[in-house]
Amino acid sequence: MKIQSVRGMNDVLPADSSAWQHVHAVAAQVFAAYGYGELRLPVVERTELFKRAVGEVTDVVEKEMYSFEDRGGERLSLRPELTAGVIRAGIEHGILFNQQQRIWCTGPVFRYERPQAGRYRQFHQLDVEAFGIATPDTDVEIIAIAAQLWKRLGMSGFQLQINTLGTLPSRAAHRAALIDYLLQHEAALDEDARRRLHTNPLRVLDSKVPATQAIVEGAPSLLDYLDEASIAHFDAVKAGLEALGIAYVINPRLVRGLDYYTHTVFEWVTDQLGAQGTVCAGGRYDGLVEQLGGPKTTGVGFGLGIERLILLMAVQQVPVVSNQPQVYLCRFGAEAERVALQWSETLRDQLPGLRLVLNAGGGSLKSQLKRADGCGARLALIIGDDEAAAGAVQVKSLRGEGEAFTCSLTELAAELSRRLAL
RNA sequence: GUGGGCGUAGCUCAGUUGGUUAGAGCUCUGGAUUGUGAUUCCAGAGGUCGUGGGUUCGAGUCCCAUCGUCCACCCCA
Repeated sequence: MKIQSVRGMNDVLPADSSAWQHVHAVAAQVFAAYGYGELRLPVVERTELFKRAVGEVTDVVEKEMYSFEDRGGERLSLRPELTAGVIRAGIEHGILFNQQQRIWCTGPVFRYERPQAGRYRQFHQLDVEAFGIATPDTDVEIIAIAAQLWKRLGMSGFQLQINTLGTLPSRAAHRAALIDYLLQHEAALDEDARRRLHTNPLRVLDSKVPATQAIVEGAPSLLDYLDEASIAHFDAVKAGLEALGIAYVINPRLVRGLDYYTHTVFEWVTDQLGAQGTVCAGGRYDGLVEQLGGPKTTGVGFGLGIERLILLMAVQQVPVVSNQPQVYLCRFGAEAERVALQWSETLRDQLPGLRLVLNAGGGSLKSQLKRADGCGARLALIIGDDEAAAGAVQVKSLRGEGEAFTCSLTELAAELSRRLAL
């Protein structure tokens, strides 16, 4: 019986990992460019944390969490998202008290769902959060960070959708009115809508069932329940985006699936990934820190799905920084093999950026050159006993960049540095 | 959780109405006068046909189950 990976949990092979490394490198640079510091968190938290943060009646908590009891009887879960852990750590270490914090975080998250294009049971997120700043300029900053990331990765074709849920009181008032309205028409609703009516009534607005849709038409609109502060906040966010030249679309049906959002919510959506088109999504969650037992502290942030981002990069054929070998060192003959071994280390000492593969496992020169070609190297270095005796090496281009020539070992580092722009 | 498509060599796939030792291309290894790749030619290696049952004289082919995978619903990143 062959042991396979767990369903929906994928390996990233060496041939594909350069895209991951590229994304992480660019993201870390972008986040630092805005003054965000990286927070590293455990993958496992107490189940209670997610029940309180994400919402006990959400799909994520109700049926998608990997929960278990450890040997000491603790109720634990693999994290289904990153924000809850960020806040837990922030409260625990006292960095959310009466101050501003700009934080980012990355790593695997887990949801027990049916795998599909762009949806996996273990997937990876990049998370950016700003705490302690209630003003809408931070909503704009968070959105701008994502836009900057697209720019630096060379990606395009996103649509930015935004909406507002208003302050907690206005949101609560609308929610109550909405439930009230839907209850009056409960008999005409489909089964899904009736179930969600109590758990997540905003989701009913999203229904695609015609009969339900008809009822939704007449439902109380959140816009009518927004107080002045909510409207002013949203207007300021829109003005900020316009000042930065970031195009957006207002989607009144945009409702985040997690319970904690207030005011601004947004999604970066693409139509190039099939059904799972949301690559990055987030919003403001002014009540969440307090809800988790912390001080009254506001927050804004987004989560970004790395797998979806990388799928989209492939679709758009975005160039990725390569980590392929640049140089392959062919060697044959006892003396030459020893010289080559020593010089491969010397070259790596002298040129820390050099990616050099030393031939191993013997083989004819012909087969060594085949390996050199196959690994993607630009140059092959050849040392036989003739070259070893002369203290030289043959430098041969594998990509049609000039004729082969002989170079003395002492000048080799300078030659490679020049040709490879190291 | 629901529905549909697909599982044959490392990869991409053929495989006739069930019928002898299951094929191709790519990759890999070796060779085409001694030490020169990517082109060409030759040879070789590599598969319990996803797994387990069943029908049959006989199953890669038909039936059932199961696992995996892909797509959609749902949900979300």
